[in-house]
Amino acid sequence: MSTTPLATTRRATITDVAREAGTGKTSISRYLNGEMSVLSPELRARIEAAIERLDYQPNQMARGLKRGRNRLIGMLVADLTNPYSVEVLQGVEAACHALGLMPLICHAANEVEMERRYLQLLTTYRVEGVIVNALGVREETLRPVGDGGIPAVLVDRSVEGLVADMVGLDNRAAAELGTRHLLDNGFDDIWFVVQPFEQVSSRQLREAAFREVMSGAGAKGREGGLGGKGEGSRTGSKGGALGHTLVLNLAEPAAVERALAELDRAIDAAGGPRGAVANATGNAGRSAARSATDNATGNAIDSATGKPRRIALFAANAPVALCLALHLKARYGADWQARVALLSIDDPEWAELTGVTTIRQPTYEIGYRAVEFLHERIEGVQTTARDCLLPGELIVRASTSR
Amino acid sequence: MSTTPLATTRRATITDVAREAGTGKTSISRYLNGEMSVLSPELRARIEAAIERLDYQPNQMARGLKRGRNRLIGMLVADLTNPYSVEVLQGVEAACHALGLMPLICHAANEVEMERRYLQLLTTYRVEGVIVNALGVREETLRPVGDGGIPAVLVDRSVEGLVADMVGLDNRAAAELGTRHLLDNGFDDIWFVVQPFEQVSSRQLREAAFREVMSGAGAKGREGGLGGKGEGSRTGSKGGALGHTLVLNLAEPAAVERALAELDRAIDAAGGPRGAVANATGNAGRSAARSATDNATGNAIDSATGKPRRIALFAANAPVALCLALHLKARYGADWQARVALLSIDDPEWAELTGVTTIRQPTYEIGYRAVEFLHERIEGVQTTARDCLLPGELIVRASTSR
DNA sequence: CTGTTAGCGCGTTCAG
DNA sequence: CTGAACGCGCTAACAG
Repeated sequence: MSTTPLATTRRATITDVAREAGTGKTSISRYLNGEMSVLSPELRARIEAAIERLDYQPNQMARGLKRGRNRLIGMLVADLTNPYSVEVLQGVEAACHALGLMPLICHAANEVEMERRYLQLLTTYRVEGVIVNALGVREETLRPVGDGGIPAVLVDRSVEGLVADMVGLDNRAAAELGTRHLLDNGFDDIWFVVQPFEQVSSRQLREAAFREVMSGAGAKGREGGLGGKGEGSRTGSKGGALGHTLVLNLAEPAAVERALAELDRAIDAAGGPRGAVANATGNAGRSAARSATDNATGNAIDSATGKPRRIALFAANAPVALCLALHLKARYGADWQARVALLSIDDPEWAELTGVTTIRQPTYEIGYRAVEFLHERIEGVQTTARDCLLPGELIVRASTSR
Repeated sequence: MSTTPLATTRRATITDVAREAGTGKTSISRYLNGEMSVLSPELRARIEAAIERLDYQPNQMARGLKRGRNRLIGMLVADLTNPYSVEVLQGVEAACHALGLMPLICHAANEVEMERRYLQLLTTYRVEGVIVNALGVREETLRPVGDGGIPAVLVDRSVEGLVADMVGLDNRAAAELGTRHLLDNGFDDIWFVVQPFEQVSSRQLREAAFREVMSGAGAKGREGGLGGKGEGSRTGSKGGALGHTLVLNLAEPAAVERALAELDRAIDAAGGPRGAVANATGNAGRSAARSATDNATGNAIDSATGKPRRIALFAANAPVALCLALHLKARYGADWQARVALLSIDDPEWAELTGVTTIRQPTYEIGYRAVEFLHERIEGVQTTARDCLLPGELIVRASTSR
């Protein structure tokens, strides 16, 4: 098209302002940096006027080039689709605002390649620090960050081989809280559903804590379920209560289907509705599954009491919970919650709507603290890597109570 | 990993590389810019090695400073909490990736002051363009953008007094689609619920289209509802069907409560469950409301047929829909959908879960197109401001069908 | 108090 | 093909 890519109006530079104000660039620079005390009120007024007249705005790029710091920090988010991330972001933004930082938000969209690319981009833009909610990968792609590289703080999960500050949920306590809640409410067949562990520490920790509580003192756990690449379930028990771990690889529809099928068998085996009134609730005609008395898994009936087990699902995070809820609804109809309880870490907006019990993470504070840590790091703090574990809050809803 | 990482994070500069490669900066620069044809293979190899050895990464800031373009564009999002925004973002990112742009995502979090601040920040960082999903404000804060300023393209809504490309949903068609769907399915008492119009064109357009369809040929609309500052409802009718507009100011709890109260009266007045089987569905004991035969509004019974009206809510977007759903569930229990149908523009993740009918926006494409427009603008295209209206897709779910 | 002089890291003539 | 020199917009000494 037009050969002149030049904008209609080239933005004014510091030189323009100096000329307009009839002075040198230095005074302008001083004015911009708030060194008012060293400027005569008269000059100051002229500068002010010139700036106003030219609609001048200092070029942060040039400024950063000279000064060596551009007040930019990178915020690498693994998955913005996860409400957790957006909430953390709010905290990050607030903190940045307070500290005069400008967050560059980068969204890896669950793609390792994106993560790598953005990280590289961030360093070429010479951000002063990075707060990263990493994908489950090796430290490889995070090379430029951390130790020898630019300051970094991890969010939600730590990365193997990378020493850096980390702030996130107290996974251990949260998983215990949830498990105990389910146990206390009489559920004795609990399935912990989680995405592939890979390198994601938070998933590992949550599952480990769950398993630990389930196995209790006299652990008689065993490995079970489908064999093969990472799928399948671990099983343990405590005081007659059964605990299983199910891996749900959301990225692979086929794997999801297989895992859900296993779950279905367990639910069907658990038999009838969980409550007394439940049967009256049939929004009939939808339910695809029969109230099967099929006892294939052998876990449906408590061998001691002879009563049918009460089954509950413990989702390791919101995406998993959503996947489960959608499936259960499709299979058991709108009234699926009468058949199986659902508890989830993370508190998505639809939780209240569907009455699902959750453990809400202190997302805002996580984001805020992360920036504070990073800021200290940027300012030169050299202490050893710190961990900040914040507690989750159990929000009991209809799904798991009565 | 041969050489020791330099002490104080001192990144290698082009000069370092030149020295290391035993050549001048120019050659390095050429290498970086892919002008391989003018470099002897031998020199090229040396440069490559030097870069590798020093882990050199060009400084985009300095580069941009010189070249005048830094490949940065701003993406100003009004509310990341709205899934719509995140989805649009995906499209934006994909397009940026394809075009070699780097999006700086700024989240105004519904605060006008934030919007202003970020816009200013973006210009000081000399972004080459901005794609903005503006808050409902006057063109004032968008001054630096558009006409005389940096290229901009609007998303979802246009801004009064600001001429720029715009890409978004075909609001008119979408609202018609939804309204007709409700009408066709026998709903004859339809409430269009929308956030305050303010300067948000999309809300205005949606409501206008709704009203137009409802008033049909023989329009006998009237203004009604609570008086006062922007609250209240407009009422119109078509072929015996009633159409109301309810403004829901989500930012003000008190206003929300008042508006919802008005809605409740209408729903109560509409009387019993909407379907034949509905009564059998009572997840009883929860429903706070009685199957009131109260006829206060006078609209509950069709004066012609004498039959109770079938009431439906048409939410102008997802946040509104969520607010409505939460309220309805709290008031009428888990089975609220038996009493009132809900249709929403936007297709949040919980829609499928709750069976709410929606009109899904082509969010990804909206984002993608926005960047394409912006890119053209950046490259100097000078055509008059364009509008790109993309169609929405009706997704019928249980809520509104049978 | 104020102007002058160097660069920051890089791209771009323009002569070798 | 290569390198020296200049300047982008701005800040930081260093003199007046």
